[in-house]
Amino acid sequence: MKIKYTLLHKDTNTKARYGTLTTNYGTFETPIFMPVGTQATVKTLDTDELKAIGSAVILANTYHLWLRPGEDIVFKAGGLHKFMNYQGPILTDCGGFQVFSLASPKDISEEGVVFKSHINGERLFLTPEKSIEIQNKLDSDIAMSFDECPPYPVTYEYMKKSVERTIRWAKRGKIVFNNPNQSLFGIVQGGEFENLREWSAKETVNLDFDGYAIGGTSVGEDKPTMYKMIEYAIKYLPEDKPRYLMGVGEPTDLFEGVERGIDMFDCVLPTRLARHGHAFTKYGKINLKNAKYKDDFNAVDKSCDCKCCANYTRAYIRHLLVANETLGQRLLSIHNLRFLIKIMEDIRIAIKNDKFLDFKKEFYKSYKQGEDDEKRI
RNA sequence: GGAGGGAUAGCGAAGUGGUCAAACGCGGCAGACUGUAAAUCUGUUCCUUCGGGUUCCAUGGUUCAAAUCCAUGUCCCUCCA
Repeated sequence: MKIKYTLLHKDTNTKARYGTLTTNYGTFETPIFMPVGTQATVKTLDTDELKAIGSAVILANTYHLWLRPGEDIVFKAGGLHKFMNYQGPILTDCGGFQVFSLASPKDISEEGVVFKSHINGERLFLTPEKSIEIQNKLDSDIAMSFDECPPYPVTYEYMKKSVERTIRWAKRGKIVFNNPNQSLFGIVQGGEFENLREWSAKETVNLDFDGYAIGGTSVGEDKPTMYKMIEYAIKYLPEDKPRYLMGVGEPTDLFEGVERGIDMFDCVLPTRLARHGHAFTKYGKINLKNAKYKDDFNAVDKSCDCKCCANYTRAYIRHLLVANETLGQRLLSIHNLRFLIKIMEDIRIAIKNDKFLDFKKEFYKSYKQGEDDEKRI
């Protein structure tokens, strides 16, 4: 069965929207934040813990699972859900971001992309067809069309060629796509160039996908530019299909995205920051490894309902992190993910009540990006 | 009692006449991180009013110049009695 998106309410003051997305593995509400589990695991959490923090849909990655353990193993296991014991919706990224992070321009051709395996240096060739075939076998609920995620900045000429090629790749991928249980999203590129975003959006929509993603954001551009990238593209996306902003983001980015009409987000930040000792709090991001927390016996965030904040102190988490104990990373990963998931829960309630802007204002009032102000807690 | 070896920054450890305020590792203190090559990476770590000042167990000596050579002392380690 294909996914089904239902638009239930539009915010009266902004482009924010509330809806539901039904998949073979259940229905979830949007806008939503999706934890990233690249290698078929949201790092350090098991599936029970994901359920406990309210995670409704997660990501996995085509490129990583292709290399290890190999899509055939996952297929043999009965698909990704069975393989990783996750009975909820899964979206697989296509490997396009690895074009950004692992390949150089000379590795990219019309046919596909040459990768040097990050595991053993082996020469690998990923094509749009191959990416889709792998995802069909992984049997995720939502597959992503293979794209190029260009770096930032890049010349207009380069971006134009890249965007046009990504459209051709999208067509090729659609032709081989053959898993009836799976839906397929197209990806809009175009960098910061308004007309390329427009062209890319229109061309992608013409191909008729089950949902549309905006890619090529959060690759080094500043915030206003990122928000413009969304605006340039989103006005050409159909209302009756979900819109997914790839790789975003920080708490404030979620608000800015929702305000512009985004339904789905994913980001490695909550889990990566957690492993590096940083925590989101109501008052901003804090670095728990800082010496000032060594005798701070408060919860990481008093207003948070996760098990980390309910049961442990900043001093204890700091001790675990400094002693390089994995429990510290686990508890903080749970907290940071819960923090973003809770924001989205509250955002959904706010949209339904036409109070999105009020809630945004309230959140921004206390949340200072990158600032620690624990005295206010 | 005899014979060797050693003492270097918070810790471990290089350095054995000038290029040494002294490699490197750890620890400490910060910073970065947005579709995860990421439990990673970067900076910093004697004092300083940024001109400089004071260091390599201690004291004395050799030398233009000493962490480095010599003498004595203190402490530590190994082996033999």
